[in-house]
Amino acid sequence: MAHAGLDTAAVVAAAASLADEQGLEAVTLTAVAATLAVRPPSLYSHVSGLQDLRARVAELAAGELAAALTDAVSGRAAGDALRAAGRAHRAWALAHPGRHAALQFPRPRQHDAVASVVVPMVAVMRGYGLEGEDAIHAVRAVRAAIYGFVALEGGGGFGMPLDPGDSFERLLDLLDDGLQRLSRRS
Amino acid sequence: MAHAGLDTAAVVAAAASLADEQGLEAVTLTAVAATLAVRPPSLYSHVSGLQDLRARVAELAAGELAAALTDAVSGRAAGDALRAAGRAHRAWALAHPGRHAALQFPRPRQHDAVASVVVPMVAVMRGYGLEGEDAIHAVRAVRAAIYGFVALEGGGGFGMPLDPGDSFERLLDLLDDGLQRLSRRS
DNA sequence: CTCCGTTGGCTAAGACACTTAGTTTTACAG
DNA sequence: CTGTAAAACTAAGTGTCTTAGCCAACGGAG
Repeated sequence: MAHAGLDTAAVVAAAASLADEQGLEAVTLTAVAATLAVRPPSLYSHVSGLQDLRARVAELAAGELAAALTDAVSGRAAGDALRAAGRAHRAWALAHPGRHAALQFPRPRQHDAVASVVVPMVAVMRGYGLEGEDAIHAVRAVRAAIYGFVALEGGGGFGMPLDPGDSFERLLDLLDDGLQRLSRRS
Repeated sequence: MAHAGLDTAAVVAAAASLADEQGLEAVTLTAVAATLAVRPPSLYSHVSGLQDLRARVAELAAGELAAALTDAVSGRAAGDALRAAGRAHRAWALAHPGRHAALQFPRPRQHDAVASVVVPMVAVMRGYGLEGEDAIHAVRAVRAAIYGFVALEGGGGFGMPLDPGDSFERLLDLLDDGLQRLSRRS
């Protein structure tokens, strides 16, 4: 039964799907191997081990998120771009909870992954007239707010029976207001 | 060597300290037992298992964070209170990275823990004249922003060589501006 | 002071996951 | 057709969580 047609991408994809469906904790070499109808040691032909697999899932997730953000931002500017990026991030996270959770674990060589997510956000700031250090500070604030919201929402951190979608739109309004004000000051 | 003087609180405290010092991944029953000079099965007299231990660490962490926020907010209002709460949250998280990471794992019976963190933040909103649903939406926005910032910072999510402390102060300014504007509208 | 029950520790052992080593089988190139 | 390398396998070692059952120490009742 050699050559079942596996490769690294297939293994990582299976792990990411498993994470979305059963939670990040369920991503074990045994479970992933079972998904692929293969014995656990066979995965070592494509991945160095569990740590490596998790790191690759995080990398995959960062790439997908970056693509979603880049797509959302293209053709828009300032407030439109900010809202589109925020909604795209939230929608992606709600659709892929396991992948989003995987982003939380920082791993070596993640520098490129972070950069790919930051690039479209810097472009958004350009629409507000923010450049250089101001843009970086602003990107950090916006990323923190959106990421934190999605993380709290996904983790059940909102106890009150109030639509998180409404809260999120208000958060975007608040960020837009704040960035407009910064824009006017500079 | 019976009766080594353990109890549930001591076990949870040891686990929390271990999480801060060596990361949340290092919190295993074996490691905690070693810290306490006890064999792993002995921990079952005080804790139902690993899941229970982690849940209790999260509960402890939420309580400590809530206490820090409550303390920071007392005697202040509006912008002062917001900034004090934000700085207290960030300082606590930087001092206790493992406990902060433990907050990310939602567990049953965490309702009270969430509530204890939310209460002081609702008090802050009162200082801005925000009540009811407006206050809840605002608390969600502020919690998300601060929590997200601390999580990204702690996870190495900021790649650029720019002081995170400055970024955080700007985030607090942005939130304060936004809440003031909401205040004026209502 | 002694005795006994409860408590909280222990050892032993099973189940499960990760990982390494070494083997076998398959696909493809020459 | 044959040989080689890739990719799967089985077997086995290690470490962790967890359960089961045992034993010692503390503390109150007589």
